[in-house]
Amino acid sequence: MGRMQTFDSGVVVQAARNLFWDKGFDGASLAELEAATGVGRSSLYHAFGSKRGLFDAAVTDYLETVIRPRLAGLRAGPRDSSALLEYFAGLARATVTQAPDSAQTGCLLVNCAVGLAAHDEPTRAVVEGYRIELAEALRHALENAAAPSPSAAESVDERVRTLTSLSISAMLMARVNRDEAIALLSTASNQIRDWFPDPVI
Amino acid sequence: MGRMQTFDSGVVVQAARNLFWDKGFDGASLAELEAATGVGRSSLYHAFGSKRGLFDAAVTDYLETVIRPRLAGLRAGPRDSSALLEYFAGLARATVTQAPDSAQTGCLLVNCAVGLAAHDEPTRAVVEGYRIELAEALRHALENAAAPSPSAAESVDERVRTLTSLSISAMLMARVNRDEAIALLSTASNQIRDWFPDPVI
DNA sequence: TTTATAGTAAAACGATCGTTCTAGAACTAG
DNA sequence: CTAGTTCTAGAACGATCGTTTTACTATAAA
Repeated sequence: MGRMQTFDSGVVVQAARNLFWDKGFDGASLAELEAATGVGRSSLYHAFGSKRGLFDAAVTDYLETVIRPRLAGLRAGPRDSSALLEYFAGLARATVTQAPDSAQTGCLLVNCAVGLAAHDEPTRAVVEGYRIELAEALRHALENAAAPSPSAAESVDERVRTLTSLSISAMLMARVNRDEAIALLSTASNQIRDWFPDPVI
Repeated sequence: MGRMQTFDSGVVVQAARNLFWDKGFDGASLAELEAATGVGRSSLYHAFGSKRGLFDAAVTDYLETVIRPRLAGLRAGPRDSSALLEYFAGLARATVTQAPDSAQTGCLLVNCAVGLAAHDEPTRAVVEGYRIELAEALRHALENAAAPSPSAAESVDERVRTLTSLSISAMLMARVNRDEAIALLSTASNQIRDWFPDPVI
């Protein structure tokens, strides 16, 4: 073989992800990525091929490290509305905890990937996949929380869309008006409590 | 005086706005702006000072030309839910009408201004102003449509946030999954019909 | 130890960015 | 007609971008 890598790919990807999260794909320059990761561009290119390759690795890490742990609670919770309430409470906690000038506010995909989605099909597919994953997890949790026959007035589809919408727009608002983002998340919680007035405590 | 301008500032701003709408601020280059407007960069700089100056003019035009005409219907409608229904129907019509590869999809502010909002306070203020304007128009229309005593189960605030959220996330989804964007808008309409089952036809 | 291979450092690359400079053309007020 | 001002065309500018090249270092297998 040859010389061994002197850096841990995992921590480098994580540092790059945090910079992309903050500045977006175009906004994060190679010089900044070198500074943020502590790794020279030669090594970055050797390991990831291109800036885009590093970005893709960062997005993959974001999905696995940030998104899916949150959705896991929706997929495997008790048979009541607590998983839904906990999901939105968790998002609100994360939003509150972030310093107002924190680098990682909102959602990486909402912040920057959406901007690329219009002219870059692979990125569009990633964002769409994220939406599907979120919607399916919410649907599962909703069906788990509902009485066997859902109220006829509103279908599960509609409820999924309402919660997906509140979740995504809260992430979008996190960088514009944090208090309003938190209010959106609490609106979701109130809506859930209104649909399922009998949560198991 | 001196030589007269050979172009109409209004149509130039409109052409620039359409390019920013499509490509975002960073994504639209001076060369592309020259091509889209048919005006040389000397003239653009003379008239608008900088790329950012042209962008600001484009955003102002967008608010006045695209956004406010839509909100006007919410502010002055009959005393029922028809203004709300028409607002979301109008958004859905616009979303359906746009060719899938149209340059002007979704909302200019959601598409690109949000990306700048994190690190540029004036842009953040513009986006926040838009949110406030939208929320207040929806609130006015909701109070116009409601029976004098709103149902205690859900406050007007919550309904405003739900509709704002559906409206914004539909604009965001327009570039990712057009069908889903339309579904979000129809969910808003269904919600309105559920709140106010007795619309005047 | 030798040899082949892989990783790192730093400079250099061409391209493109937004901006400015220079020169001249078009207009109005006097 | 002249003087003064404004607008425009186009080249040029320095900076920065992502990427590649060159030279060197460090390791693993032979």
